Amino acid sequence: MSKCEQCIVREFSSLKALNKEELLHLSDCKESYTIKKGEVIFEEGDTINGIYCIKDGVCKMSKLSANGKDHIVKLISKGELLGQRSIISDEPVNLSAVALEDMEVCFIPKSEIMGFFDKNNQFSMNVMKTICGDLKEADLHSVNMAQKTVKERLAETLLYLADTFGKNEDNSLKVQLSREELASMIGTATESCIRLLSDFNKLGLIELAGKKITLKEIGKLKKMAE
Amino acid sequence: MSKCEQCIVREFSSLKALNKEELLHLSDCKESYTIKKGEVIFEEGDTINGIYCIKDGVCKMSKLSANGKDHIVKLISKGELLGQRSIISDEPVNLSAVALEDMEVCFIPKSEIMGFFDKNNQFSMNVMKTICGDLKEADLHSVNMAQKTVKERLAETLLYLADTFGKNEDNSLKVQLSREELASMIGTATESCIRLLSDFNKLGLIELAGKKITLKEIGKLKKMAE
DNA sequence: CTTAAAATATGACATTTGTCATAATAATCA
DNA sequence: TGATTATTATGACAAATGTCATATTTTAAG
Repeated sequence: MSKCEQCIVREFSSLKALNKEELLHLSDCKESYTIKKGEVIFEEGDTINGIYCIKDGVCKMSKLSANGKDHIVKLISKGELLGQRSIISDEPVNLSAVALEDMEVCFIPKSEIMGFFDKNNQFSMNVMKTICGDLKEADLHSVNMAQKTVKERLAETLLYLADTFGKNEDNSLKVQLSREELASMIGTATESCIRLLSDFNKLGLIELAGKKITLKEIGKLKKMAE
Repeated sequence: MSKCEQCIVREFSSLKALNKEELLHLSDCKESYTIKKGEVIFEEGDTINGIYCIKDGVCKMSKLSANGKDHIVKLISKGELLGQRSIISDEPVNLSAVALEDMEVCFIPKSEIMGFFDKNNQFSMNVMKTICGDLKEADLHSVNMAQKTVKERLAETLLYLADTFGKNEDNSLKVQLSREELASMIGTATESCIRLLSDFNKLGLIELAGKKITLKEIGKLKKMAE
């Protein structure tokens, strides 16, 4: 079993507040998992008994809407914690988590987390700050959904993907989303998404090669996203 | 100066975790304000040095979008705290707060709040739970914005207003929003909102009398909101 | 009470977006 | 490899929504 004390990823999350003793204890009670692309970590409505620390890989957090369509609310990657809201609220999770690529995660039992909340004030503050950041993001997100056009949202999302998850050596976006997934992120029909990508391609803003998307005109895309 | 110990509103917020001593101290350092309808409590980007406890009245929390339109993200009323996110993140507020009716609020300085975080674990947990609830709401909200039609969002919003803020003796909605404000809540053009209200009226789902809106067919509205 | 200004309402039309059909391409598996 | 399936792409059209113009009503100001 790997040691949390030596895990670099820890430094990027609220867990950075833990001291040596706490980390040793954590190493003993956490469990490591490998999750294959496409596998479900948990589903909307599930009761989870701890949180997941993402060591590697990206997953999508989605919610089923009333019309039966899946909507991707956000993407989560290396260094982030999954399921905090559910544990704190003591409620089932409200979003599903599905791996977009092969992942490495550690599961930390709820009891352990609650112990940290009790004894480590800095940890609590870190978690609070993270959730506050999420809330700010979420509010901004709903304003964008409500006020921006599909085209603007697509441009914005492409830029977000490049900024947050980076690019391959050939400059194409690292996270590979299907057109359907991309559409479900920006909140539109798959066909509309495909059509707009084609338009962007024809305008020279992006380059399409199979599933690969390369941003060519960042400046113009930024202008387009307003 | 009124005493926090005797303030009923306190019981509905995270402040319910405070003990007698803390409440006495709070009474001494808080400030009470009256805010008239239409007045601004704070504006997006402002740095606030504490949080507001809403004793009475309702305010709208809005955000200016890139196209210059104001989008109302949520309404806040009696018993809720305003500005927690900003204080915890140590950032300017990301939403503006404007009174929809005459309000009574108390301002609690940041230093006082930080002290509670330090010494009162239950208070911290309460705040965390509240913010987690807000986050869940916000995620649901953006899915609705992305996936539901304007008609569905209008029906949903009317039901929300009735449920959350209640009705007058004549059964009309208690919070009075202008058509423009209602449109900015559901994320549509004012004319579209007016048109749909007219449609609902003609269908007998609601009744319009000036600014007053009365819900007549709750069941049908629920079905419409999906 | 009268007048000016603001809010609400409605029509006409343009634009955006969704839906269904179908073709082309890519991925998967026997 | 060839066949099968899933994904991506595009056209044609319908439906939803936004925009602009203009009434009509309500509210506020003098």
